[in-house]
Amino acid sequence: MIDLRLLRDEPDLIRASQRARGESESVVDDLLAADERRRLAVQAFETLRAEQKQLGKLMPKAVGDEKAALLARTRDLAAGVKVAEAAVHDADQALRAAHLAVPNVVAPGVPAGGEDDYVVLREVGDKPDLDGPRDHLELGELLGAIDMERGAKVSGSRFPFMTGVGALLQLGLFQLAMQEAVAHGLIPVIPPVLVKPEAMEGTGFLGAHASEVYRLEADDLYLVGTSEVPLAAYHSGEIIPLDEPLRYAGWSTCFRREAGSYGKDTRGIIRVHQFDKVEMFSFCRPEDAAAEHQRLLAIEEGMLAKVELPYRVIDTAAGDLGSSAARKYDCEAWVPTQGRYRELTSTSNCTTFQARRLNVRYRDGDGRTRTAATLNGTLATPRWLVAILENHQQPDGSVRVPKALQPFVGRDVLEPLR
RNA sequence: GGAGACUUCGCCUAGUCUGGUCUAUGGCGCCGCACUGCUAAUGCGGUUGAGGUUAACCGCCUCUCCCGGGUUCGAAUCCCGGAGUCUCCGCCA
Repeated sequence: MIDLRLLRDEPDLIRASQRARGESESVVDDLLAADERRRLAVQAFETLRAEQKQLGKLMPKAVGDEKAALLARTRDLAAGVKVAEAAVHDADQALRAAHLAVPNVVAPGVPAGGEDDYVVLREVGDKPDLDGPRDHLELGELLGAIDMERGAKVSGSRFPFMTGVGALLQLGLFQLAMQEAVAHGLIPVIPPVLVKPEAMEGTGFLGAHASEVYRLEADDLYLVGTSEVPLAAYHSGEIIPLDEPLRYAGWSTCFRREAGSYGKDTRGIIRVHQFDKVEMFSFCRPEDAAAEHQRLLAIEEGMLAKVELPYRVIDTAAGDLGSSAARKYDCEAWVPTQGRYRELTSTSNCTTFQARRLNVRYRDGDGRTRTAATLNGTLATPRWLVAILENHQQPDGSVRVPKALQPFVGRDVLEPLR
């Protein structure tokens, strides 16, 4: 949710942000109107309520006719208060709905436009010179690392079994990611992957992403699509110390229905219903958020360097930002058989947007409580295996394990077990 | 799955049976001031959070006793639903 004070003071800023995203400006005016209506309703209710309380104080001492008259008046008042209270309730709901409809304010400097209007910040590393490279699935099957067919038999499409050296490689990658995270001062976390509706809604995933989410009807719980959800909700409703940013690294399984992606990335493990992910998550003061964003990006790039992948960094255009994000950087690794870069990491600065909904605050130097800023960023997913397999493949179908990964994988070359 | 106890303004706690004087008691902690030439001790004052009014402040008002409803002129207190914590029973890969 955006800051209502900012909206009142500078509505044009929000309108400009909506234009940059290519989204409707009318939601801004709807929100302004809803805010105005709510304040009027609140004032009407409070006036009546104050009068009711005044009269209520006289009640215990009143006797006889005086008491009867008082009772008659307060009875009327009570009815009026009830009506006014209901009006406030309705106005609150309307305000909340209008509030949720407005995405975060785009940060200054974000390129305007849609998906293809990103700006490439840099390209790093050398693309491998491969003669007739095999794609990750062919390599995965050759190595006994990925079993899509049996996954489909047991669970359906987009549910791979990771097997043999594939399982070892994934575990090694994740272990490296967690060690890197700890080295950078992040607190490792293994969160629950089933969460209550509040956590899901608080992180904004029941809005545009609702159809992407698995839900357990019998228990009214949701399967998270990223550990961002439990990590963000971790401090919900709390006032936390933020003299230093609070940083976490969550390792969790993620579940996505991939409802809108039929026919997209159907081959291999690029896009699956269930995968593990190491996700970084920071809480910090709003004024530190931009620096924290760079920090998360730097950790991601450090990790990409450790696994020796060629990649580029893009500054995502406004129209391609999630509704919570004010700015987003993606690291995309080179995928030889696709001849293009594919997203491996994504780090978003959500400023106070997410924390306002989740009510995460800190105490400022002057003793006042303020809404925190939140940021998130990817540190490892199975999609990284796609890039690692393809970029480090050898002519014989084996795969070189990057040096930094070797201790965690337990070997320097991937070959079929046995 | 069943039964019971509990949840109060940072922490602990009084109040709930018997609705109004609860503008929620006391202790601890924290902040400020005074005093003692340091520290400590002592005294005084302050200390939940949110919203509205205001250019802002002061002040005033409203809401907030786990959450949501209800009863009532009036709810921390009574009723219903939910969440969480603990205890016991049952079941269990």
